Amino acid sequence: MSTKNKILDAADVLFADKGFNGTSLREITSQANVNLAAVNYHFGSKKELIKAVMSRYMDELSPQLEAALSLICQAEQKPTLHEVFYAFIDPLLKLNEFKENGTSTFLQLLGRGYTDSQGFLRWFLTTQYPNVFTNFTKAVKIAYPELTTEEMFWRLHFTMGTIVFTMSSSEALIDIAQNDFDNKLDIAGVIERVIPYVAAGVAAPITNN
Amino acid sequence: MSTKNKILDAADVLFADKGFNGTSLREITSQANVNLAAVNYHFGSKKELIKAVMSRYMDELSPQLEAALSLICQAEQKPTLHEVFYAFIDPLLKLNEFKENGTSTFLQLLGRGYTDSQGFLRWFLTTQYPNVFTNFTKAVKIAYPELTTEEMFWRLHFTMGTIVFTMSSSEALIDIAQNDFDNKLDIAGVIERVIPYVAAGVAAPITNN
DNA sequence: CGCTATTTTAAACGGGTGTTTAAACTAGCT
DNA sequence: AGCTAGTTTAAACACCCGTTTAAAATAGCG
Repeated sequence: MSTKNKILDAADVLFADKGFNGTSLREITSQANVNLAAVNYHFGSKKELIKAVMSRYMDELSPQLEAALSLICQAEQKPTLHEVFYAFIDPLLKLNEFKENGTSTFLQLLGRGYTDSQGFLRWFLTTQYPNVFTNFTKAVKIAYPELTTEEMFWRLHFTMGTIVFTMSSSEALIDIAQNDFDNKLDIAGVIERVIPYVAAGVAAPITNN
Repeated sequence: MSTKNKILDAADVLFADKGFNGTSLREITSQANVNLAAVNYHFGSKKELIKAVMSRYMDELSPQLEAALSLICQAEQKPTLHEVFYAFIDPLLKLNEFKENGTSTFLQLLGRGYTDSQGFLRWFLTTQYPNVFTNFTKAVKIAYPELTTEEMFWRLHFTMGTIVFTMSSSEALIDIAQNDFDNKLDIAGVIERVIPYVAAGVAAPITNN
């Protein structure tokens, strides 16, 4: 395997686990069994490495998400919110074929990126992969037209928060759940449980206080 | 004002803004206009300072939350989920009287604590302030008895995630919202919007796939 | 093979980190 | 005033960080 890929593989596990700030290049390179300087040689800087780690997932995910969402939008039947959210599941779970534990690692990384590093990753994603966001809001708009744009803005960010936050601590939660309820559970099971929750949240009746 | 309080005041603003790992003791002490060594003299270590910052809020909040929740549980009328969640609002907003911007700062800190530092803050909160959690689940159990304990476990953690994550990035979101919808908004406004969302999520119908 | 271009390596750089030290200062009290 | 206990201070400590350097190793190719 190439040095570049060894670095990427080590980096995304460590980044997902301990955050971007919390992971040093020395941890990454020693985990990957490569020289410390290799990161700066192949990627230029730590920031560029972070982008590369995210891009590897996004380049795989983004076309599939766009396809799934545009399929929903073009169907003759108006989609339900459930359908819109379920459109995410297959592309997300396919990340597991692309890379071991790809789904949960990616979602954890997303969570890290939201809070670490003063939101530079959010800027990176929204500017480099804008179609995912616009297609998603378009689909929701069709499924629930009564929602004002502003109300939707907030509910989508709540949803983003729920997903991303849940996944970034999913390992700990799955551990607790398996202890307390001895119920075999994996990342797909967590997704199955979170979808009804966020769908109901987005579909919540509009209150005018 | 005492050195100890000057440190605490500077620390919680900086911690909320840039995370625990992202804030150095030198930033804190120069912001507070005290000597660097004062932190270790008064608190022992950075970790203990983090605990002290959180405790200042929790000691104020926890009794009020317990009172509000036990009031709900002992009412003759079965409470709705909405009521259970609204029980949080008053105590949370009272943090603003206790300290300027106390509400949003505290919620941001909570968000930081969930993701920073490998979950040591979650351990700290659940072991030092367990009543908040048990009273809350008790109240939800009364309001929505059909929910199995396991289902509730997940939905409460989803809720925790939504709230905490939203608040930890609330400043950025409020900025965006004010630009796009020129709608004056503050932290209380965000809370008003998130409550229907999480209440609907917890109240979501049970699916048996 | 011999040359070139790419990659890997060990070492150092400058700077930031949390923590500790020991001396200086400042109450408070007899 | 003189002593003591509590507090503040500047300096140093040992360590970790991301990045850079220049030499060594490797690969590809005529």
